[in-house]
Amino acid sequence: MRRKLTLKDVSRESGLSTFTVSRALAGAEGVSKESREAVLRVAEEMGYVPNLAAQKLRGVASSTIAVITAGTSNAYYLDMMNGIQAVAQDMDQTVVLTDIAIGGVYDIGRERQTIQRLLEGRVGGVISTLTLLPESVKRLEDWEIPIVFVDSSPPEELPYVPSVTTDNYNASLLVGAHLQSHAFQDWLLLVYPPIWSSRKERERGLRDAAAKAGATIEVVEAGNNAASASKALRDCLGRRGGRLPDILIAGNNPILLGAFQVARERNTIIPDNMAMVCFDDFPFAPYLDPPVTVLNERSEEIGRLSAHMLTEIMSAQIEARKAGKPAAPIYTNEHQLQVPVDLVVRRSCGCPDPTRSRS
Amino acid sequence: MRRKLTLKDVSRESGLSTFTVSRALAGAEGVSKESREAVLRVAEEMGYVPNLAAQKLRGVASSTIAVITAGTSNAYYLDMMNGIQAVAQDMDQTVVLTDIAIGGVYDIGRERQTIQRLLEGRVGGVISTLTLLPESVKRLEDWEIPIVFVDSSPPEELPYVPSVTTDNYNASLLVGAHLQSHAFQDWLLLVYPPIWSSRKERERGLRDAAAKAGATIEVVEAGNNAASASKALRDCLGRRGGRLPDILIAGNNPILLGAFQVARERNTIIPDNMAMVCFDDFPFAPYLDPPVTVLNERSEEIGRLSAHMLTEIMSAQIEARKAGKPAAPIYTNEHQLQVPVDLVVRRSCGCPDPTRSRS
DNA sequence: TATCGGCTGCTAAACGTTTAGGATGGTGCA
DNA sequence: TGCACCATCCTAAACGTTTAGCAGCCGATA
Repeated sequence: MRRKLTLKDVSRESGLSTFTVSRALAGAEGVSKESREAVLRVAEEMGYVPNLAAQKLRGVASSTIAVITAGTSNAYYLDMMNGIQAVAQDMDQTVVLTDIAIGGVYDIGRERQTIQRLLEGRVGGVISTLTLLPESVKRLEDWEIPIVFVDSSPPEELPYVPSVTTDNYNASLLVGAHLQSHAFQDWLLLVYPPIWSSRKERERGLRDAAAKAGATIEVVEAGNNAASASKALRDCLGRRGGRLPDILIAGNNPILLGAFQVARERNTIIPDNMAMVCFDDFPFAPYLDPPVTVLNERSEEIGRLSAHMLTEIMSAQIEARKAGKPAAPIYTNEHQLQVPVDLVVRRSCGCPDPTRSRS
Repeated sequence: MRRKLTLKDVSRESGLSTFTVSRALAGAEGVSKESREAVLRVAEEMGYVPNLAAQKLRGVASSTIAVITAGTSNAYYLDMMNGIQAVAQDMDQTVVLTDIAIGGVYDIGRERQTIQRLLEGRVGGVISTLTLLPESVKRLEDWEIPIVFVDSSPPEELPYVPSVTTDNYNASLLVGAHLQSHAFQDWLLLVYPPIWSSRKERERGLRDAAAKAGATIEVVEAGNNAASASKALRDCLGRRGGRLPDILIAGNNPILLGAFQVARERNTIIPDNMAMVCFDDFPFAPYLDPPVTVLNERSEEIGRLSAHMLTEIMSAQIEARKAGKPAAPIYTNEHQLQVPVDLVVRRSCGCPDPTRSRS
């Protein structure tokens, strides 16, 4: 391997001081055009690659943002990540991906450990896809590292912390109204645990909607994955003596999958024997049997918005630091974003499919 | 913010030298039990957090591995990432995720830039989901950074570079044989570009299989996403005067989606008017209309295997470095892994669905 | 000519770790 | 007692950058 080159090597080779080389490479001022060009040429020729660790140590602002997830195999994360990546690229930020689940289930020890890791790495900012412990958020605050929650809310004790969420309450009201129009009386919500805080709003909205519709609603909690969902549903139907609800509302995608599994086992015909709707649209939803009615959460947009918000906070912070100001991240109430949701009606709720004439 | 604490602070507070503190925190020897405990206690009390940048600068082995993707919204990446994450966690490695696509399509400039970034960050190892430029791989070699390709092969010029792939050629033979049993004569392969090198083996296998079956096969290339796939298919059917093939083979998931879109537009009934099979299983495949026959690539396993392989190479490297040996990564022929694939027969190929009696 | 200001570029210190090389004191042994 | 040896711990020098502080030079001005 050719020896690793340092600034000093470029300095020696170009006959200019490390100061000049550093400024030239950084594109900063205080260097004449000729010197700059000379430096760039020499650096290029020698194959010099700067050392980020040294820069960081010296106090250059961190350019990595961490995304915290908890291991669900939910397709909508893909879109969200795409959104985040897209703006991270534009902003010249590196994305580190962390998973605070062990074997697919959230683990509190893993959360602590992960936060510790991120502090050690002095990340520039954090995006979390689920509500974290207050303790975790406070540690980040201590270190002046901004965080934004995406598709989840901050811990209740710290309501001022930024978040980008879908308007889950109104979304639920929206489904609720639609279910009312079908005159369903017996609703069943099959849903993931409340660490993913969207759960709470979704449940609340549906309960209110059910009350308004004069319907009953049963809420069944499962783990955030298909296997757990199908088990929970099987148990629930067992308790009900096999009586199907009029409508099954799946809290998200993996849970819908679990429900489909159970439906197939029992040869349940959807929507004739039991209708279904689901939170979060996904690419294959229109092609399922039957096509499923869905609340379309704009996950890519949410991802983009959150990354955008985060990088803005980070930039403001860097400006402040330059000006010698205190550099804690500044959160305003513009940092609480809600994006609306639309109901995409397909056949699983009992409506005729608008996009296809059934053979 | 409470002032940032350094080793020196812990040293002062505990009355022990930085040497001792460092060794104690690292769990290394040369420190008495009492000193160690004292150090740990004080560090804990003060809320000391080590600075990774400083460690790295000093030459501590990097503990981050980078995953390179090119922005496709393909659900199977999720599982692969889960596999990678799982072993990364075990090995105490941080995962950084990079996307060398711009707006969803591969970009060569972005590839170069990304490699540069990774070098600057002195990552410990790289996993790539697509074939990179020889130039990129060579740069990593220069810097003694190991790389393993997953679900893709190394550039042809560098065949010794590790990879974990599915046995795509035999997989294609497998589908081919099944298609032959259906006596399909007119095959159409709709497929993504060859940067994702699995494309080549898949195509080769199918061509061989078609020849053997005495069938004709047309290969249509699309971009690696649904929109592009449906456009390509529409164009192709146009060229064919609307004549459908007996069987459409979708190169992967997003492409299958594109095909479904076209089928719906034209009211094509699958498998009656045209049969379909697809590479890569996905959770909802059994519940589509019709359930789709699929080659089940074990993406989670592939992810795990690749991460495992990479971390092993990295460990060997660290050992070597400790022993004062040259520390270039060592690649053997055990680092070329192929995992088998199974054919999951459902209804879209024209078979009766084994798991469901059609109403 | 003397003075001044504006560029440009230098030297050297600092960032927070790890570790080579050495000092210290205690123990075992002859 | 004197000596060798060991475990423990210390001092100080790196690692590769950035940047405060200063110095030299040039041309403009009085």
